[in-house]
Amino acid sequence: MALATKYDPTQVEDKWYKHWMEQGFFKATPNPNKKPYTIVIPPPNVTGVLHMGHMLNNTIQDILIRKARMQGFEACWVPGTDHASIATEAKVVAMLREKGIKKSEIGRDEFMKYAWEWKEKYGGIILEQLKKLGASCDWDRTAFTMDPDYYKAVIRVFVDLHKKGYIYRGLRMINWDCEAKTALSNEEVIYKEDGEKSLLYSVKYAIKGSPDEFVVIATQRPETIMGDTAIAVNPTDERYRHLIGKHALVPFINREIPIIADDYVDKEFGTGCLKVTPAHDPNDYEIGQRHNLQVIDTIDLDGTLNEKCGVPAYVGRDRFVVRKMVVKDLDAAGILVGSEEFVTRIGRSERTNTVVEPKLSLQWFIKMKDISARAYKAVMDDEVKLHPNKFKNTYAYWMENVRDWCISRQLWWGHRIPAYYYGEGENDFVVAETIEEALEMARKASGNAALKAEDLKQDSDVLDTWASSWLWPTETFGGFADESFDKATGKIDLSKTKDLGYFYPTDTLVTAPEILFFWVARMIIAGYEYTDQRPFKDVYLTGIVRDKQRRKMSKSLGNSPDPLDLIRDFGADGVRTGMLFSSPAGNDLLFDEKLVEQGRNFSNKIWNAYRLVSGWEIDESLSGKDNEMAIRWFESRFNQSLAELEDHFEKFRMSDALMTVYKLIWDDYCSWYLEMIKPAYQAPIDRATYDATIRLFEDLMKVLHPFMPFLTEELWHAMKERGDKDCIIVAEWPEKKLFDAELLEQASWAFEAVGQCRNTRNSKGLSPKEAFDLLINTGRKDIYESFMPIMQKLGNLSSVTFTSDKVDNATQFVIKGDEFYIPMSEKIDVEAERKKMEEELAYTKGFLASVMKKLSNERFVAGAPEQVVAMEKQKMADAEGKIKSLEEALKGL
RNA sequence: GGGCUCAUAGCUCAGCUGGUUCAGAGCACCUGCCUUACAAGCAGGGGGUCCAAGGUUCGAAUCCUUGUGGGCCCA
Repeated sequence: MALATKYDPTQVEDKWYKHWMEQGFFKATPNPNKKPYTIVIPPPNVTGVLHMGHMLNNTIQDILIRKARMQGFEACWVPGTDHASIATEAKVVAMLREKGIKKSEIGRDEFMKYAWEWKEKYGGIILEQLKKLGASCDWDRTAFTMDPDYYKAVIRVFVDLHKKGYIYRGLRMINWDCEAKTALSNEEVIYKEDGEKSLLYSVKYAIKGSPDEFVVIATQRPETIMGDTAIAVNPTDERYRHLIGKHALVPFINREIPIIADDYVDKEFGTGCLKVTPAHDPNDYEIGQRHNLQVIDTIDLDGTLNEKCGVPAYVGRDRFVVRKMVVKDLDAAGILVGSEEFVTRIGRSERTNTVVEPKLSLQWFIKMKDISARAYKAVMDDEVKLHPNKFKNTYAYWMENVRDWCISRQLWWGHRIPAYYYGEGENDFVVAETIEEALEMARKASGNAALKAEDLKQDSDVLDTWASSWLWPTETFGGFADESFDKATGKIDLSKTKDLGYFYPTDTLVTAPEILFFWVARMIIAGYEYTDQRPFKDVYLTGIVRDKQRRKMSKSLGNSPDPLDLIRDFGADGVRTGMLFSSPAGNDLLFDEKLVEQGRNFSNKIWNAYRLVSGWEIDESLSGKDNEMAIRWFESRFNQSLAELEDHFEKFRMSDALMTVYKLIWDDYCSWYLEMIKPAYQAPIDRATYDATIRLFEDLMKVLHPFMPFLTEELWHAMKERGDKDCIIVAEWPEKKLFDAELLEQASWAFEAVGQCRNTRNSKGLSPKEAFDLLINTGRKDIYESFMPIMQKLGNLSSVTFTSDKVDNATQFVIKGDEFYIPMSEKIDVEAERKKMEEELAYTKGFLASVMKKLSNERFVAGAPEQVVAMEKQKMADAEGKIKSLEEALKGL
């Protein structure tokens, strides 16, 4: 035999990927004769390298797109990357630091040059890696969120939303990174799982007008004392009720602050007295809003205290240095009551690990309530379907409590906010796509016609990355280009863009649940805002890939295998199937190398099945009559499985879909079908059977192709001489046909009998080589007749015949009401046989009793549907038949 | 603290609007086989109080309530 006994993916994968690319099979262009099927990739970060999450995610997308392609859709999978503002800027800053260059020294333009260089060098790595996985993206469409057109689109949308009144600039409490000197979104703040140890200080504040009276507050941030503008107690707290309405004095500076009542205060925590510092704590800020408190911002952007703190010794010093000083000074003043250790949640910047400083800051926001109304409704009405469905609730909750979205970031890498300031006032700005437009607007707004472009200062901040990626399904098809976007109405005209009109709305989005809000929800919002249509029909949310201890796989933990190593060791097909074996929708995947091993073994199994078939000689003179039943059976089985497969796909049960194909190939085709038709060693096969076997094999390869593209392409070409264009990737998906349920039922009985024969052989320690006779006592001969040759072959039986009598000196078993005998040359162990049968009899009697109980219950017979009652009656009849047979057999022993 | 969600074999999970084959699949495990496509394999087998307690129903793994224990999201 010419073929190696083991499948070697390294010989195959690059070859076929290259071939597919050369033939342009991945390309999609609007084709009026075909329906489109579109997926836009969740753009990975340019900073990223391929990790297991991408593998799962992109495998699923590739499966969907390949299946659609074979089904005759114009299948379009748009790839691309996302500029990842913060992550990339951090990488570039780090790279520059290594070169001894400081970001602040080189200025914005110079920095951007380095950043682009970095992007060109590393930004495409992940896409190259996806090719190893077999991803059949239309690479000509590769997009990047900072491509010139895309950049323009993002700016255009900002201007449009500002015009529509959705974007505003406002003072808000944000998370501030004192080291990177930027605002952080909530997602960029991380908290250690078990909190962090900190000290809780108790401090005495004097009460105004009663020299001997004090109120003791508890704080973990004594350095913010100088920013206090109130002391709050719980209104139900008897201990402090008498103080409400009085004033306390801030230590060191003796500023008067009111003592107020607010429900927020937890009576149990600390002393039950809360100092309120609206400038430096989000909760305090809200209390401040409620009570109209003054806001005194005592900490600067770099984390040092400023002169507003009122204590010269503290000015210009870092917040943590000042904390120590304050504690010392409080102690010296005799007003430090004590300190105790406690565990608290401290937020740190994901990038710099500095403790996040809550700060009030002027930022840009999008008003979310109105703009998201349709997106909310769309998911509730299943116009956009989430899979699994349980995420609908989560989505609803988020949408109902949606908050305004802070979209500005104090960074350089990204889309620079198109706001131009012409004066010193907070509102002296205009928003425009270009500086020319801005100038014109500024002249009008300021009434100063002499204003020059140089007088305008563009906002130095950039936009949150999600504020660009939320346009992904529209802008990757050119939705915001001049010809398709109508500035007057703020809408995209789908008919004006060939690609968008054809491919949009897209079909399926595959992504991780963790970005359901950051990205998916926002895409839906933008989709409806600009096209009045959903951006996609179905959203498939994958699980998170974890290790066996359920820890999320991550580079920092070092618990993630390198996907490329896995591909090298197990083959891309093996890895793809391995990922999917244990990946029910929306549930986490506990990755184990065993899984990809199973995938590799499956590749090998198929390879060897092909080796068997490919080795057969055809003898044209042979009749294939004996194998007709086998072929008919498998065809039925195939169509039954195909129906099941389509059902799984429809419900996005990818793991089950794979398992259906897996069992169809391994169990039904290899273990049953091939064994049925396999000629004796080195004996030839007839033409009809051979052709049918190849045809069935081809169909199997087709339904397997989306899961295992490389192996199936290789075998497709091995089976027959085919032209360059005749590839399985573009072969026609098998048509769903009816199947013969009765035939399958008959087969299952025959298989059961075969299994019993093998079991008998096994339990009696007989060699599989030793053939024996089988006699069947049945009233329904027709059920077995057509499968008797198959039973004989697979059960290694010397003969299969019917009998109407007991057979002496034989071991026996019962299926339904039919008795089977295997005569034995050696003595039968009567006691063992009896025991076996008595056990079965007892079980069957018990079963019958439970059925009878139901049937004798009048309310059951009256209340249950007719069908159910009929089934119970059938069960009763079957059980009675079996009991009768068993009893008779026992008598005969 | 609020919301969502889950609990079924040693592990990971199916089990659809309660009712055939209701207790399943894959992996793992055990036994026997290097049988001529495949030991990355073949044949066979064992294994579960469906988290607990109540309730609804002729009938509950499935629906309801409570409890326990996980997970996720938001604060």
